[in-house]
Amino acid sequence: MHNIKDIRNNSNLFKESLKKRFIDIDINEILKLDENNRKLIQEKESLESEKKQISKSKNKELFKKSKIISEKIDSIEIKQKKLKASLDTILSSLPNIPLNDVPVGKDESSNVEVSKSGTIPNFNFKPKSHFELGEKLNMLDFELATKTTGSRFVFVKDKLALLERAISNFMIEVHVNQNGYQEISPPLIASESTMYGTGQLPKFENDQFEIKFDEKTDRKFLIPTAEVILTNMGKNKIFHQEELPLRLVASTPCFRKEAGSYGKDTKGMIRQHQFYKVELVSIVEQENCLSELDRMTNCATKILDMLKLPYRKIILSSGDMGFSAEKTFDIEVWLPSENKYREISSCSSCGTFQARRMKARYKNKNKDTFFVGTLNGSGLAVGRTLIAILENYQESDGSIKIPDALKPYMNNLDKIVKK
RNA sequence: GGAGAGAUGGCUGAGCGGUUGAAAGCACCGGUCUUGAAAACCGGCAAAGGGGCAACUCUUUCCUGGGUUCGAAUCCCAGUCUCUCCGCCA
Repeated sequence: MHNIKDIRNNSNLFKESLKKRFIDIDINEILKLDENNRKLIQEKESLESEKKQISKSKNKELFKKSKIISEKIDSIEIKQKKLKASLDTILSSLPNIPLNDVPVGKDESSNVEVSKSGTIPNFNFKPKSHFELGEKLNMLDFELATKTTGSRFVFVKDKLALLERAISNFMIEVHVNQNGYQEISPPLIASESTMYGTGQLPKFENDQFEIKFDEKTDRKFLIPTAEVILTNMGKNKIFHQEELPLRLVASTPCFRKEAGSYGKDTKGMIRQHQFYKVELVSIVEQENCLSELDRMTNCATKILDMLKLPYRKIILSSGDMGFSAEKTFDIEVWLPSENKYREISSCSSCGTFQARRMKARYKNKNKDTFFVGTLNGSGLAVGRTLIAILENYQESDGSIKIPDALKPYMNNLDKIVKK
């Protein structure tokens, strides 16, 4: 959520900045709503002040007048609330503004490669796709999932299920023991206001799985990423400065409708309605967002280094970034079957954008309150890591070597072979 | 599913129609004392929004939404959430 005061003071800059996101706003409409809103507030407050005086005076002669004032206040308040609501509706669906070093561009074609790491494997045979490998091993079963559930789901079986669990455990261990994150096992369902806090609502409702709960309670949603629930741990909270930075890690299933990606990655488990992801979240003092973003990105790439998977780091263009982000690094892992890099992690700084929505703040020593900065990143997507291992560690007979780093998590198994 | 109890500032917790934005304690900040620290003592310390260059000032907020009243944290109604006990259950 943007600060209306900032918009008021720098309306042109605000309008121009949003153009980087290819959004053209009617700034005059916003300013007009804001102005009228404040006018009504002033009217209301002066009446309230008058009413308060009367009530304090306990002068019976004036009581009648007070009653009339109350009616006026009510009618102004109705107008004012309506106005404020339409202003909020507009503001809450505007994305965060990209930082200055973010490349401007409409989509992923404008993303810029920052660095490359690892060696791309050289096969003396034609490398197979992860789904070929998995199906040949009888350890990935897409048809079975179609039968029980529907498309874009998968059964992972036997040693691949073990591998999936090992990946998750390995990543968490590294983030907890080496990177200073605190492990969390959170709820996988979030309330409407929680979804609003991180920016999934109101604009992206179509991407979310809503749960049919008790009619009476708040709307509930399956989390599309642990970012939602971890970041919202700071919702409506005022942190002590010493509590920051707060670094959290969770391995959770994520649920996404993937509306609008029909026909994209239909084969295999690249794009599923349900997948595991190890998520990193940092809550920091605002001025530390950028250093924390670098730190977080390094925590993610460290996993790939340890797994000896080749990857590259890119900075997302303004048009490709998520709604709440001000700057995003994607990490892409090499997939031999596609002969290209594919996203395996996305690390974003959201500045105070989410904090404003959530009302997540901290107090410094002078008792000043500030909004916190929030960051999130995958460390890493477990399903896609599984894919990357299958493809990069495959052998000509279709068996899969186990990366050294994972062996301790797999009873020292060193190869997955067909039974 | 049945029966109760509750929701107040960063935290704990009083208040149950008017000088209560809210006692007290903790935490935190400043000061006195001390070589330094601790202890003790003194003082300060909510958030959001509006107006003002500023000093400052006004309004709102005691779970949420309605109602009663000149006036509500306090009374009434509805809702949400939390806790305890019983039942059921991973």
